Amino acid sequence: MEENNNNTNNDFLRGLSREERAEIMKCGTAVDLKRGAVLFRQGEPATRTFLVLEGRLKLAKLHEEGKEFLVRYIGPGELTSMIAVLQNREYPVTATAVGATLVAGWDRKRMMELMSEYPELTFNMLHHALERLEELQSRYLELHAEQVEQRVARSLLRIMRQSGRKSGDEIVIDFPISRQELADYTGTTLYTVSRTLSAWEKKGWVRSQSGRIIIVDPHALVLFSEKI
Amino acid sequence: MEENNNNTNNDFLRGLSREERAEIMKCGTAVDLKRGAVLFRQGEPATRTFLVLEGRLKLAKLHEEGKEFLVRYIGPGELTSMIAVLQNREYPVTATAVGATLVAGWDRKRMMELMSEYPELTFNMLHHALERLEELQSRYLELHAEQVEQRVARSLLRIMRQSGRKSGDEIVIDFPISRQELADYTGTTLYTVSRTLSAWEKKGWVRSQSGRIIIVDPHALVLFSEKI
DNA sequence: GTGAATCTTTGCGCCGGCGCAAAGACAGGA
DNA sequence: TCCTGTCTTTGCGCCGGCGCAAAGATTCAC
Repeated sequence: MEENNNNTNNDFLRGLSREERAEIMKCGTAVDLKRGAVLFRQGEPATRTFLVLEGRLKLAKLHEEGKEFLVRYIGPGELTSMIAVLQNREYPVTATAVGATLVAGWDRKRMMELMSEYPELTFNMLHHALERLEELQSRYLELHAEQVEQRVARSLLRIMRQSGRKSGDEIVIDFPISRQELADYTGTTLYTVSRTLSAWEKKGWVRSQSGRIIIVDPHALVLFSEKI
Repeated sequence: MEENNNNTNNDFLRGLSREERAEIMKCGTAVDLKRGAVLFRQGEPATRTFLVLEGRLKLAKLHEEGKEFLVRYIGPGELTSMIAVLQNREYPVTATAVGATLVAGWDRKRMMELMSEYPELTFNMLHHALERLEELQSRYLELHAEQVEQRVARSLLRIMRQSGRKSGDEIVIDFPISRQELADYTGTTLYTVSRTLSAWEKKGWVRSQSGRIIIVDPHALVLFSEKI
């Protein structure tokens, strides 16, 4: 199947020697976040770029009056708020710690210096940005072209690939996601997600356990998500 | 109002001297496209990155069986298919010339050399990719949170800002966009777009003329697109 | 200028999925 | 242990907007 959790520290720092990595990390400020803590909020002036070291951040974008779009979950080795480096702008999303999370932050000036000293950094950032762009384009297309249930399946699979952990035959998404969050990720409502997961639970495709979602039959889900 | 057509050659080559620009351009291959010609097709192996010099490209992503997502129109100074540089992948979209269009192309190897010789290039590409990411995130959110008519308004305004030309009090989108294309851009159907534009035409907000859309009252459209 | 091909408009019926409401399940605190 | 707050499930009704169909408008080739 897919590789799980293999973003181990090589996204942003790929291609750099151990010494260079140490040098870069030394310039950063560590930030420790408790479960649910907000690292930055959409609309605040963007001053720092962050790298996740341990744990997981949830990036979400708000719409006027309520609705929310869950952009993605990011884990160790992934960078967020690159926009802060390039121009004086506002954070485009809100970043919340899913569990206890450790991040490193660099301010604009420092990051600019690092980027000109280590061109690999810029390159890695570009690489990452392009991957995300591709993913978002696909999600946009799916949002318009596919039925909700199919999209819920794709969402679960995406999250599973990024943050799944094998446990016997099953795959556990080992942080709690509420129905509401899955709905915000998929672009639907918590009611629809609930109904969908209930149906799949009856079919034996997934299981819920203490707030965590367990994918019992990934293959069935993949087939379902790709059926035309 | 917004600036129109001011992407004049400074997106990708920003921060470089006239000589450096000339040097970079010399390495590229010019490609001349007639109206409707396809520069590259989604799914083909991505070998070259292109810069639009004159005219306009339409970037669209296909879904199995019919549906299409019009990602964006790009004009002079804008780069497409950066993905080709970074990894051996497939083109994620299809690029079609809207009118007669002139582009410059660089292959992977050449572009890599240029990027390490002129770090500004990588930086400019990153900048551009991040802007597009932000825009797409907003569009995704809108697609789920807003009513169709509102989204059609936003689409028209976006295209207007990127490719509008003032003509008296009105703003002309000076290349032909069909109802189908506007629907693909917005994430709806040509029927709905047609109905919506008809209604706005009666209100005197827009006008259609020989395949071109003319925005008569941009302010009304802006208000409508932002109403909660 | 005429005919063919393409694009646009509009009437009409239907349905996916949204969202209220109310009940049920679960977790955490004292 | 019970109580309180939060999350989840499910029944039910409603409606935005999709999509067929057919007519009308416009463009293009020759």
